[in-house]
Amino acid sequence: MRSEQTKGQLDLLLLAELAHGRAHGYALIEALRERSGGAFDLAEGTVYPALHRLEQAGAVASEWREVAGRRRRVYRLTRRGRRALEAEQRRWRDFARAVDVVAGVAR
Amino acid sequence: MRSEQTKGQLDLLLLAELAHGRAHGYALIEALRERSGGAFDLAEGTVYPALHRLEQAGAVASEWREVAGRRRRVYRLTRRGRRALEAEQRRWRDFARAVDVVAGVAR
DNA sequence: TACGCATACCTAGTCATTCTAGGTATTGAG
DNA sequence: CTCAATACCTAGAATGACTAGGTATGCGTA
Repeated sequence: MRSEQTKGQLDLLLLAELAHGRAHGYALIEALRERSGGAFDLAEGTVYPALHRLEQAGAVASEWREVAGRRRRVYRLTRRGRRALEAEQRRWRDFARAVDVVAGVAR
Repeated sequence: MRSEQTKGQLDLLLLAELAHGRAHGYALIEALRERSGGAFDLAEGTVYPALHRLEQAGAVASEWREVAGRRRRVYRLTRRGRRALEAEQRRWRDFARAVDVVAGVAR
C-alpha cells in the first residue's frame, strides 16, 4: 500500500533528490521514502517513466553503470535541470502558500 | 488563461471555502480567486462537476434559490462535509510538510 | 540446488482528476 | 439590440500517476 500520492509534485521531488547527488532510479525511490519519513513510497511504474520524461526534457542525463553484476542507470541533474528545480521550488512555494491561506491551515 | 492548477487539492479548497458560509458555484469561483490573490482562477467546468461529486458523497447539500431573476444552486457543508474538511486539512498539512522537507523548501 | 527475496530495470494500459469547449438562459448597461 | 456579466450544465479530451505485468541478477538459506 502506497502511503501518499505526489499530486503533481513528482518532478520537483525527483529533481530535488538528484540535487543531493547522482543516483539510479531504485535508489531514488528509497531515498525519497526515507527522506520523507515514509510519506512518499513511489511505485517503480511511477518513477521510471518520469525519469525518462525528464531526460527527454534535458533536465537529467543518464549513463549505464555495472555494479556487482547489476546494471544501473545512473542519473544526474543537468544545468537545465538545476534551473528547472529552482522554478519548481518557486512554483511549489507559491502554490502551497495559496492553499494554506484558502484552506485555513497555518504552518 | 488560468493561473494555477489545484493539483489534487480541489475538494479541500471547495470545502474550506464553504466553511465560511453557504454559497453558490459561481460565487465560490470568485471567492477562491480573491482569497488566493488570483492564484486559483478555476474554470466552471472544474467547479460544477466537483460540487456534484461532493454532493453525491454527502459532503455538501444544495438547494435552488431565485435571486433577482437568476436561479442559483446554493451549497452548504453537511456534518459529514465538516469531518471531510478536517481530514483534508490534515492530509494537506502532512503532504505539504513532506514536500517541503524533500524539496528543500523552508517556509 | 532450488527457492525466495532484494535489487534493478522496463512498458502497456488504466484510472481519477481536471480541463477545454461547447451549450442554455437571465439581467442590465450602453 | 447587442454585449458583458451572471449562473448553470455536460461530453469528451488531456494529464498525471498508478496497477500490473514482464525481464534479469545476486545472495542467503533450507
